[in-house]
Amino acid sequence: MNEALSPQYDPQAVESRIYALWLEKTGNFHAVPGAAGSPKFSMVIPPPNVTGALHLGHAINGTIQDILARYHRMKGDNTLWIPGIDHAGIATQAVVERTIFEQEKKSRHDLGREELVRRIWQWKEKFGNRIIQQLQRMGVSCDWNRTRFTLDDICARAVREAFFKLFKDGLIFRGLRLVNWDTHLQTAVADDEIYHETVKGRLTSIKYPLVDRRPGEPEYLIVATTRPETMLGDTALAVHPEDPRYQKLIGRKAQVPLMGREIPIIADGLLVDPKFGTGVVKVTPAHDPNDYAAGQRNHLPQINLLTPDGKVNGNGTGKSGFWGKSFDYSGLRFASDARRLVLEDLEVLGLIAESKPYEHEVGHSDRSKTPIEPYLSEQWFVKMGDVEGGITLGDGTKSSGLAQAALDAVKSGRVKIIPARYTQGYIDWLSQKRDWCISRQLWWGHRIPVWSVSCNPGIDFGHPTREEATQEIANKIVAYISDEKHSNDLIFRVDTTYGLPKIVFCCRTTEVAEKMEELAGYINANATDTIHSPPLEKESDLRLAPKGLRELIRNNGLTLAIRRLMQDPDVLDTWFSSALWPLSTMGWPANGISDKPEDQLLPYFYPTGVLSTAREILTLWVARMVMFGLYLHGDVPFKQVYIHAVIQDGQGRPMKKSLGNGVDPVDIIESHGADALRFTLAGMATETQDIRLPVVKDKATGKNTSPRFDSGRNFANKIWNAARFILSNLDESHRKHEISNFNSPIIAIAQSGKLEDRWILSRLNQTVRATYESLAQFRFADLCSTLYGFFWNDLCDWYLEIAKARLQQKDSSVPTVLHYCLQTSLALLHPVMPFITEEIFTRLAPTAESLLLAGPFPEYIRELDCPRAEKEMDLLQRIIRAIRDIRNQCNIESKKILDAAVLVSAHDRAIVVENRTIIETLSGATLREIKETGHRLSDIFQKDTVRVILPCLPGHRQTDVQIHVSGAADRPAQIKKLAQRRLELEKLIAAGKARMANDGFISKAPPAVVQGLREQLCKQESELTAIQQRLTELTGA
RNA sequence: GGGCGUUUAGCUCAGUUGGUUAGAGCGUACGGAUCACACCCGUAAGGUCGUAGGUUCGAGUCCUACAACGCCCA
Repeated sequence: MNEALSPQYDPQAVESRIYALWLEKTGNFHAVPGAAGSPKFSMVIPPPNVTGALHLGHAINGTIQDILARYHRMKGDNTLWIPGIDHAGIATQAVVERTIFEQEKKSRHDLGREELVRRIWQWKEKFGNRIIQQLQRMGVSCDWNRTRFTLDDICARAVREAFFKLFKDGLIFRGLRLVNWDTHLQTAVADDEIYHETVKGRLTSIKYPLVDRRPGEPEYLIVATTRPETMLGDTALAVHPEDPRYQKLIGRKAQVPLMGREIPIIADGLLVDPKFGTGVVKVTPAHDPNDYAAGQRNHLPQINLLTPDGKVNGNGTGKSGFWGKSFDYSGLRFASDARRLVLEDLEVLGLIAESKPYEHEVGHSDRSKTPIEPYLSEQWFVKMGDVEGGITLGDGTKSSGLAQAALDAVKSGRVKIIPARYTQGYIDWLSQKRDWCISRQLWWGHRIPVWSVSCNPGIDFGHPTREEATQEIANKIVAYISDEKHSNDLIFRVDTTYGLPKIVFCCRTTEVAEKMEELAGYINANATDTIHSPPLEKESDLRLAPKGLRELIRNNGLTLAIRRLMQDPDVLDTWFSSALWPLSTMGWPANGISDKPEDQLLPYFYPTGVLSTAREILTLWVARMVMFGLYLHGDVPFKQVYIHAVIQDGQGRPMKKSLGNGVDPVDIIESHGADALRFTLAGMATETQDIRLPVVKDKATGKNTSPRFDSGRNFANKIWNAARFILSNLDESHRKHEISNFNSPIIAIAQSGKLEDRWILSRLNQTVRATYESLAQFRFADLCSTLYGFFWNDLCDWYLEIAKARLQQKDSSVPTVLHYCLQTSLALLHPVMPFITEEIFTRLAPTAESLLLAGPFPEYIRELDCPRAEKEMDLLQRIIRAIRDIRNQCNIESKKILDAAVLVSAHDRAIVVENRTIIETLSGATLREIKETGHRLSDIFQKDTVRVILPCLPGHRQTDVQIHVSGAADRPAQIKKLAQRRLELEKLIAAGKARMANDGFISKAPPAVVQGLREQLCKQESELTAIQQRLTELTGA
């Protein structure tokens, strides 16, 4: 057996073979619904982006989830872990666009929508598969048969259904809002897709002429700005309402230079800081978020100056009233060329009061790295706030609004966030109930399932209003499109917010969407792009329209001017589909991903048990999943949310491509093995929010790595070698035992075996209990250090070393204990280090079919606990260490057998006598004398002796260890050490006495504490006496 | 500006409701080819727990202020 295992663990030789074995034996970790109420555990993976490879954040999260999945599976829970990948709208489109531009010098407009989307799908195929391979190399046990992609048909079905229901319930609306606009990618981007950079700019003070100036008033108001070009869109100047300098000017007017427009001077206490600059600010509601809010408060007009590609539009033209000169900035790049020209023109007009260098923060798009422009545009929103009459959740209960439902779930503890301190952030963010902008001007994503058409119906057929006539047309179109099967799959709203009435249709299914598209084809063949097109009334105009629609129009005597019937060009925010992830992966709105019974996931596996994720998406993703889970399906998507720490480099910086400080998990798997990666990462998973991982460049490979991973690799090697040793000492009959069959012989040993047997079984049993506790509390670092400590220190350093001698004497209980310890350790370690444990288990498995992965998970067995053995063993260890210390201290060669003597209490003497072999074997000494404290040792120990007095720790009696070392005793060193300890003890005793003298302590502290201190003090004093005596011997002799 | 977090050995981190002398791994020093493992074994050194106050019989732990760093939100 021994020959078959190499002395060094080789992960490369094991991992792919073991993973293939698991896939084969478990059907790709396949889980199917069981009987209602049977124990189960489910999770969904936070889907990684298709943009690139996995990083350490994915690795730590994958490790954590796999630990949970494997633990639950071994414990006997029906365990489903659904994997998948996120299409990551803007991130992926930006990466692909950039790649295409670099390689072919083509923009997305050169390619066209269809071609670009095709190219992104190609990218997805390539990188999506790579991500899955990377996850598999980490050893994760996802049900690969159920892998989802946020853009696949099952997810698309959920997206359409969710959108439809929100639309129907009036929770989706369209509005004009100031958004963060990426002028390069020409799309709105979310706040979290923006980073801020300090930019060296200038702060320019501009003079705004005061209109109808009265005597004594200034000619100009001076306003400082970093963005002078936005003045073209100013619609007010604002001052603080309590600023005495400008009290009289509130309500008056000023003129916008260059534009000639007269704008009001308003008072706004929120916008204006009277201490900053001149105390007057310009208000440009269409180009600044703060000004936008001020504009809303003060009902100011919004003048948009920007074209989608970042140039000045037609509003950038004006005529200065004072000078009669016209200015035209349209067509210039807004933040650069227009700014330069505006400044030049102002300079010429003498309207610049001051210009000085100024550093300020400018938002940049994470995707295109270009500056963000606030931009006024039409977007779709989900209404997060409370709505009149409330909303009905999926289980029929009511809530005042979507955000409130998600708030209540966490406040009531229905969803628990771990660590708990993150709960407040979740609550604060949701409490704002800010509407969620869900449209993105992109081509990669779920197309918004809305078609709209503007109508200008004649109202000469009995409809009192144009709006009602529009309703009628809409009804007819719905009637035309909906057949019996899809009668509830198309709804509409008439929107009269802007210009002509607009019918907005929302389609629930692809079938209806296809019919809509077909109808659009007919209509658009006749309609023109302009809203003022002539009414579509002649029979010839309708010749291409389907018969039903022709009938519809003719029979109702409708005439209508119709603009193109168009699907909304925008796609949904990625988080919209992500928010559905726990539902869509299980097949919602159906009960499952297919009609087959084994695919009916939703009723059995929803809600999931735990979601493990990073803190930065607690709001963007987690909150929205909770909201949609409750609203759409009536239950929270998970009961617990575990937030793992962020891995940073050695200097506390985030790992970033641009910094070149990232570590690729696959590199670590190749250099150290997957188990080492997992063990190290899990070992770092404490409750802290950041983890520092010192990064170094591997000289051989040039790749980034970290010495931290060595401990995982070393531990794997330790496990491997301990297993090699144990296996070589087990015969066939032992190896074929089922783990459960151990219990009775093991309990017998625990009750009447030797000290070391009782001790290691007790330690193991404590380890089992600690494992359960750590896992229940998500304390993965604790879990690792407990397992490491037991296996390396207790089992290998002590028990194995003691066992070696007994094995040579053919002691029959030792192999039994060793086997039990190994097998139990392997099972405990399996969730963290699945490959090596499974590999070793193949040599222990009772049948060729058994897998460690399948469990059982070790159970705590009360009968194995033995506190007495733990205490006694501790005494032996302390004596052994003392002898080893003396050997080192005196530089005695390791092979030399020493002559030792111990002086111990009467109680401890029995233990030492009984276990003298252990002490002798592990310390390399012969115990010549074992006597009670106070007795005199024989003459040989009276000179040339090194003596160690063990510190009196709580729970221990005084122990004296003496070694006879002829001629080698280093007297000065001994004296120094003893004197040091004497000083220490004197301080301790003084402090202890001071406390005992304190009445407050005696009366207020718990009696047990007082008693404990008293005993401790007593022992310290006797230790001090022993040391004094020894010092006298040494110095006096 | 508001909120949250971190600060403990050279490094990375534990330290649970305040209680007897604050722990681990790595690194360092010294010794060791011992028949599972040198990715190893043995031993040791190394900490006024960020600073200053306060509460308490008793503070790494609770409170206040300050400092440095990080994250989130405006």
